[in-house]
Amino acid sequence: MIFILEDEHAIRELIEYALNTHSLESKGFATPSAFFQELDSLEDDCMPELILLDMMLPEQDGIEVLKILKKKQATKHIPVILLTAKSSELDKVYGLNMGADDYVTKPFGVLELLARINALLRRTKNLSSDEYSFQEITLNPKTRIASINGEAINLTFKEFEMLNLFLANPHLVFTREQLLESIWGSEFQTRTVDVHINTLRTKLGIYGKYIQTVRGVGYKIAQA
Amino acid sequence: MIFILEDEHAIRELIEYALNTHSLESKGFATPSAFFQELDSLEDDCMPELILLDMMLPEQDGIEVLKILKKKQATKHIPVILLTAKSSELDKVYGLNMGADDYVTKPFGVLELLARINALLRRTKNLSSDEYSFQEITLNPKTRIASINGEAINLTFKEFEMLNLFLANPHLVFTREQLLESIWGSEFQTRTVDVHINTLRTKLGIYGKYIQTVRGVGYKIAQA
DNA sequence: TAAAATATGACTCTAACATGACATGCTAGC
DNA sequence: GCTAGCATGTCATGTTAGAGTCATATTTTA
Repeated sequence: MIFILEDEHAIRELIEYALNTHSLESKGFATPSAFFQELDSLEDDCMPELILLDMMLPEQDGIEVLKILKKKQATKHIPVILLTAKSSELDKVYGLNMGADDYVTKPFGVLELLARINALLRRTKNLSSDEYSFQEITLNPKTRIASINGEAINLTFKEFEMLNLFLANPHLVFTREQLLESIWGSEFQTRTVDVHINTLRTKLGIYGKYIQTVRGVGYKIAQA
Repeated sequence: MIFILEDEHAIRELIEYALNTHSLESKGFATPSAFFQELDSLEDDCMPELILLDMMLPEQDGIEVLKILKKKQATKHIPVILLTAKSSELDKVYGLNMGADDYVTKPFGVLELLARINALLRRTKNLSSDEYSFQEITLNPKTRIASINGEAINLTFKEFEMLNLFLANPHLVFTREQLLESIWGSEFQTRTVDVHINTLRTKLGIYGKYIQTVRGVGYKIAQA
């Protein structure tokens, strides 16, 4: 499913038509509010695979929409292609810095757009089938299998998510608050994190040593 | 600049081509000796940003090359991606143990390789983005690692915060009151600062001399 | 309904810290 | 260049706050 946020009716219809005739499901939105309403109502595993985002929107700037998308855990990994007016070269650069994956300048050919979409889908599909690894620990978010030296280990949801976060950001220190926010979502007691860190360490056996306590700050994964 | 150590001519060329067309500068080497010769001739600040290392090499095993890279001060921090044959699971595990950051199994898609390279570059760039340094001292707030000449030193929370403040504002003098306010938060005895300054000096060894007392005022970091 | 996963508070342990006392060093004024 | 007086360095000691751990309560899943 591809989401299209584009206020101009004609262009939106054109894109939808083009995608549908190339067996890509799509859904168009004219306003950021409608767009976010739909996004928020979706389950995590029904999120769109790709978003086409117009930079010139009524209510809200496209950049703003992009910022919000990249901030939310549920949407931050969805690839985004920007649709920019030809003139605003600056928008492009800025948008790509904000975490967009590609851009197409208006007016664009339908074929070019399709090519870009397919290329990006292929790229992200490849990337997301990736495993993370740190030392003898590997983890595959797609299959949700974590293993040590190729030997699979059983992790619960929270343990897996924590390890995932650590492996995706090796050496980076996370505070308890950050961990709570990105894995638990809402506010819990910070002590909860400690307990899960320790069950994770235990399950990692001697490699639990890689999960390091940074006293006064939080935890990170790093060489022992 | 990305260095590629790969003996098979065809693969080396392929990678070089792929990188160059994606605006990544690269340089290929067929043998460890040529590779190291080039590395040794480079200034410290011209080191490659990333190394692609084949595990099956003529002269020397890829593992050996990796060991040497990780032993040398000048090269130990350069991220390494291993190129391994599909079969040799052992190499992979062993290589990751030796400090490689990622691996790609042959035969690999160019897009996958590019994605891995970009992901790793992004990660390392992100980590080092707000790293501070003063002379031979460096400090990274994101990993909370402080090091002297690349050698990590163990700092406690308060010590780290003080060094952070100094490095972020070299030559600037801080009064004890300012240090207390910005690191301790609430009111404490100013004598407390002195003690922490001295534990910090001690941990910095001979480089403790950079933390200078400004009599009647406070402390600063500056050339001895 | 049983079992697994999760959340939480109570308790322990200890590294990190704060502090006072004392030693040492610096400098202004003679 | 001497010395009083103050600023800084250092040490020993008691304290504290942060992290680990366990038992138990609660929620979710099979």
